[in-house]
Amino acid sequence: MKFNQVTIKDIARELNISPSTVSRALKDHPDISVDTKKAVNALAEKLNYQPNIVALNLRQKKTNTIGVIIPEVVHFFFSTVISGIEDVAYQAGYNVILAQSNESYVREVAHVKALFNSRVDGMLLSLSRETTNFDHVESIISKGVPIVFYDRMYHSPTSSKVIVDDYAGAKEAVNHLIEQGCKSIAHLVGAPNLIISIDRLRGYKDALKENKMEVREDLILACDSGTFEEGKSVTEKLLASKIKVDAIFANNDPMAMGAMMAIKEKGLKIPQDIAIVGFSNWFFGGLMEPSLSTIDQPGFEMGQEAARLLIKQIDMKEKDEYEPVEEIKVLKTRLVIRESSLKKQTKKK
Amino acid sequence: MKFNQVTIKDIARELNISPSTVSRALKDHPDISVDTKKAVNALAEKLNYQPNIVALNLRQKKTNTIGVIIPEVVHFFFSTVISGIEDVAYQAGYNVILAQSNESYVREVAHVKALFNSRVDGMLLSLSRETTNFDHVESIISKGVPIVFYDRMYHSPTSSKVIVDDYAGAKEAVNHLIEQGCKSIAHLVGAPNLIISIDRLRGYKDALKENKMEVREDLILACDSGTFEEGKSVTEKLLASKIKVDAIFANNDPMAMGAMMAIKEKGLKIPQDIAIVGFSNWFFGGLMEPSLSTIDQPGFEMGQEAARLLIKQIDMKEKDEYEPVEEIKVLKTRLVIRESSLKKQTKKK
DNA sequence: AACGGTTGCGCAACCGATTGCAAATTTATA
DNA sequence: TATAAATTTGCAATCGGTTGCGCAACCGTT
Repeated sequence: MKFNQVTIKDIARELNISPSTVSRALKDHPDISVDTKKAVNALAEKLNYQPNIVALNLRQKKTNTIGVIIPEVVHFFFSTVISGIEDVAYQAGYNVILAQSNESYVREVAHVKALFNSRVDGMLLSLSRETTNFDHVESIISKGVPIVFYDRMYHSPTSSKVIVDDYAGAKEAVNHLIEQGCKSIAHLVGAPNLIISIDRLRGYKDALKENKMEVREDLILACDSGTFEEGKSVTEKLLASKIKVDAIFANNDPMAMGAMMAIKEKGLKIPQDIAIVGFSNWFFGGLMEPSLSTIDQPGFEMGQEAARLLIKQIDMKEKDEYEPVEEIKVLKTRLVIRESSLKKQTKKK
Repeated sequence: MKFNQVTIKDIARELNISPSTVSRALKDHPDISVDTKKAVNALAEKLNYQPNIVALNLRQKKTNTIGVIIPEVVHFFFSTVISGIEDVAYQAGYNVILAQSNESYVREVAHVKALFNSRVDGMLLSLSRETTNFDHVESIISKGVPIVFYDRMYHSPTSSKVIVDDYAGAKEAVNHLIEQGCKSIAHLVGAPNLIISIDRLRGYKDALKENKMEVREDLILACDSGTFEEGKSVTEKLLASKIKVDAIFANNDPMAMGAMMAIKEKGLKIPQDIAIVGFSNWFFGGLMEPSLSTIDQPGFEMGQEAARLLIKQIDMKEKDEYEPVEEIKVLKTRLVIRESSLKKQTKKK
């Protein structure tokens, strides 16, 4: 079975005019007579002509497509970001090609190359937790492809990023726990390569220091994968040890939830025995029992901002005004106090 | 700043040979001498030549891209499906363009058209809950674009679909509640246009009938949006009424969670007073208190199967063997019994 | 010397559009 | 009526590749 699309040539042949005339008529070029335009538009309508975008892409050296590399789609925060990207991109007439690194460096590199070869006009990138070498990124930056990092970046002087103030967010979380009277606050650190983990850890430490509390290495617990399961198992080990804790600040909500599970199974009370604050504000945190206090990260806005920034750079490139430079947009976090950290006040509302 | 990509012509010019020779040399064509091949490959390597895929797409009338229309990205089940699609697509060398309908018919139509114009090789489609007219789909089917529906489809004789056995799943859920001794089982119906909602409702009714229980209209509660909030508010109304219920089977997990919230806030016990079963097996159902019984839907596999089926059809089309026909793949569901429905047995494990 | 076969490469068309420039046609002006 | 100007339209190149076909150069054979 053959399905052939109507082209500009078909219209030209039918009307006995040249393809160039058809092309101009369709774009309402002033050179073309009203009669010809009418005839062309009528026939185009009748045949349901649709321009071949691939041909345009080739001619204009522009695909109106942005590539998005995401560590994990099945992840509340990241899917929210995608939604924000999609929102802005489609309104601006861009397609979104999605590529999942699955937190693998190798896949990330392969995807970046593939997207480059597909001639995307720009890329939105969030690094995998394995990534410590950035040659693949530098390579496409040097080729003039605009790139905007979102959430997970590295300190490159020639690329833009949209991030959240992880340091301030972490500090606020820990300050809140201190205000609630917690004395031994543990921290479940996230994947060690990620700047977000490092910044949150820094915020944790500084909050303690500023409150003249000791930063104890035995309360800083490595969780390389940052998953629910790991949060749970690490907390179990902590509770089985002789280390005393009355609060846990987790690098993200899934780990915080894992910690909650471990604590509940141990028969301890949240927040009375151990208070908990997570990071990211996953929707389900609010449904847990007790509900999980957390730091809200505006994922949708992050996606929107990143897409806007990228499209702005793509536009500049079209006008030959683009230079790869650093432009950083820092979004604010917000402490969401729920039951899991509320020791002092009785439940309000 | 100018960034020009190396083309086959650049290589040809440098070596004083023709572009066709370069092209053939790069693909190891037997007509080309070993010396020429060596020279070409060496220079291509040196200049880091990357073929322009857009040019290939035009020539070969194939984009190696599939379009995916998804009702909502920020949705555990759907994001899982995306992940499955992505997995298969990339291994087969296809890009995935993602378009979100946001449950809007208008957006769905616009996206289908846009994807068609982008000349995607095929589409994976899950209908918005508003969609009751299918002309936009029929139109592209008639133009020979392979389409595979996943999860949410309509009964079209010329398109393939990958679905879950919603009817059997619902029946199993309700049978389970009946076994647990529930006598008045309410059903929170999903978006009424969706076949999945209709099939689950049918399964609910048939399970009752087969157990010689009455199907009561006052226990069948419409929830048009199928969200957490709606599940909660509808359940609140139910509990405020004089209707007696001892179980709720919800069309999906978010609604079931909403129902749980309403029940807990009312001070009733789950499952003792009211047992609950959801549908979809969202990850967080297992973390709730009590943990939520549900029907597991294999989202990742659904995405994989849909992508495989689509790619198979695209391959057939390349060989001119494609005809739009119906091919249905039905995936099995699985009852996941957790605490929210376990009235009889004491908690095992 | 004439012929047939092989090897290696280039010309030109093609995919479906856009666009600078020239040309053809009509209209206006001297 | 001749010429200039304005109006329409088409040719051909271009984007970056692929590919059918032809052609030259060289080989060995008779």
